[in-house]
Formats: sequence, C-alpha cells, structure tokens
Amino acid sequence: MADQIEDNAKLRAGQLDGFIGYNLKRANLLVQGATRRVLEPHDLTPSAFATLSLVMGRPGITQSEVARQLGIERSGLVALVDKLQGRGFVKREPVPGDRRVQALHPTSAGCAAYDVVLRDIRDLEDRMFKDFSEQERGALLSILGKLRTGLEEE
Amino acid sequence: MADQIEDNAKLRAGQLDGFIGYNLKRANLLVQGATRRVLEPHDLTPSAFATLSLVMGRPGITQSEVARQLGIERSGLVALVDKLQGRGFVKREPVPGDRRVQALHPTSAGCAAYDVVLRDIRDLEDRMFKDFSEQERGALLSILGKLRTGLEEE
DNA sequence: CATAACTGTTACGCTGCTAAACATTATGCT
DNA sequence: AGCATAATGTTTAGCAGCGTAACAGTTATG
Repeated sequence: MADQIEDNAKLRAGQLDGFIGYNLKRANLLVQGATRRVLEPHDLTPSAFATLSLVMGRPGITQSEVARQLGIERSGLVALVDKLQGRGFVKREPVPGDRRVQALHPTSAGCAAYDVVLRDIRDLEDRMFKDFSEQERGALLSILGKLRTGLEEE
Repeated sequence: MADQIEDNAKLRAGQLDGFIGYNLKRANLLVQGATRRVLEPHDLTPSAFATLSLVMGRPGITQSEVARQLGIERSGLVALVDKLQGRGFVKREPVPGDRRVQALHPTSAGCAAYDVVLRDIRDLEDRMFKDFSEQERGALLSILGKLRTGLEEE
C-alpha cells in the first residue's frame, strides 16, 4: 500500500514526493512551525532553546563548542547568548586556564524556565507522534541520525 | 542498541538529540546543502527545481496550485516562475475558462534541462543512501509522509 | 620567539520567505 | 440582476536567519 501511495504521488506531483530532500524540507517546515508556536509564549526561538538545552546539559560549555554542536557559526551564536543572558537564563563566566573563552552556565532562573519549556516541547513531540508506533518513532530518530553522521563526515 | 545510542546522546547533549525537531532540522540542513551544491551548476535553487518538477508533472498547472503544493505564498512564486520563464524553461499561458489564471507549461528546453538535472538529483539521493537498506530508505519516506499529512491537516 | 591557530565579537550583506495592498476576474447569495 | 465575497497574479516592503570578513586578544606550535 505504501507503493500505491507513492505511485499516486508520482503521478500527481511528478515524482517530487519520491525525493527525500523534498519530504525532509516539507516535514521540517511543519515541525519547525509547530515548535515555534510552542516556544513563542516563552519568547524563545528553536535555536535559543537548543542553546539553552546544551548549556543545561553541559554547564561550562564554551560558545564555540555550542556553535559547533548546533552547526552554526560562532558569530551567529553571540546574539543568541546575548538574548539568553539578557533574560537571565545563562551567564558568561571567565575560565581560569584560558582567558579567551567565555564559559556558559545556566542560572537558577534558566533551570526553572528550561524545565517548563522542556515539558511543553515533550508534549508537542508526543502530540506529533500520537499516530505512530514507538517503533516508527525510534526508526525515524535512528535513520535521521544515521543520515546526519553520513553527511557530516562527508 | 538504539536505546544505548539515545542514552549516550542524552548525556552528551542534554537530550537534544532525542528530539525529532532538532534531528529533522540538522538533517535537512545537510541534505539541502548537498542538493544546492548539485543544483548550483545548473543555476537552479531547490525551490526552482521543485517548481519545474511540478510543471513537468502536470502541465497547465496554475501558479496558485504550485504555491499550495510547495507550501509557500503565491507572492513568493512569482520570482521563481519569472526566473524559470527567463531561462526559457516554462511559459505562462492564459486559460480560456478563467481569465485570472496563468497556466504554466514546460517548454522543450525545459523538458531537456529537467531530464539532465533529474538524473543528477537521483544520483545524489542514491549517494546519500548508499549505506542504507532499501527498507530503511522506504521507511524514512513513508514516515516523513505520514508526519506531513498528520501535521498538514492539523 | 615568531608564526599560526583559536575565541568572542562586530559589521555587512545575502537569500528566502511573509505580509499587506492592489487590480482584475469569478462565484455565491438573495 | 446586483452586490458582497473570494480567488488569482503581482508589486512592494520588510524581516529573520544565516554566512563572510575582518578585528583584537589570547594561546599553541614550530
């Protein structure tokens, strides 16, 4: 039946639905839209939330390291951290050994905010996958991960 | 083992790798980058290729319909079609029944160009999935499709 | 110790999109 | 028939998210 759906799609849209690139783009657009809607009341963007999450997961992480993990440039991270710091969620602190780096640490307010936002995000993901089996959900995660590592090491 | 990978990721990055939204975003960034690199020699963007593909698949399709299928605004499509028309790949033609719409038709040059670009895109997708089983590749497609339809009808 | 490499930061610009407004044409209601 | 409502293609303006290039301060490396 998956074949039938695929065939119909090919007839309908000129095999566009057969490309992973296209499906990935469309799905990402929808998921990111839903994510933005969930994050908006907390005045956070997906990138800001991701940054906060990394700082929570590894306090003292350096800005360059965050940028590397997010796959964005260091320059782009400055504004992100500025905003997070402006809201009192993280703070920049000097590191004894290396006077170049600014280590990022979560504040107590940041931890509290992260907890509530995290719950909202978890709820969203559960809602998005309500019609999926646990197996499908895990498969998507593992396939995306495999795709990522395959393309990252190029 | 998938659990182990997930657990490691959670420890490493503060459960960021456990979210579908994040994985989707990262994977899409990489895939779209590769796609751009393939399309660049042909002076096409992913959106332009998608538009061309839709016109090829359904000659006479209306601009609004293309925008709807691509999930973008009508206004955004104008520049896209302008470019495609400027390169002689598609042409706008009036429709007898409705004097508002401009039906889009591929030119012979458009068909020829599409054929060669299509081959490059197919090659890229094969390259990206060289380490995947056919089953995995199909699973990704079908899960993404299911996710899309679930979110589209909201 | 000189050269290279790394960190955070700023300024600038590009690209791809959205939003709002508009003219033209179709459709639906009554 | 007449009038409100909606749809199509288009222009203009603007924004958000990126990247690039350059910079000063700091550390690593030959």
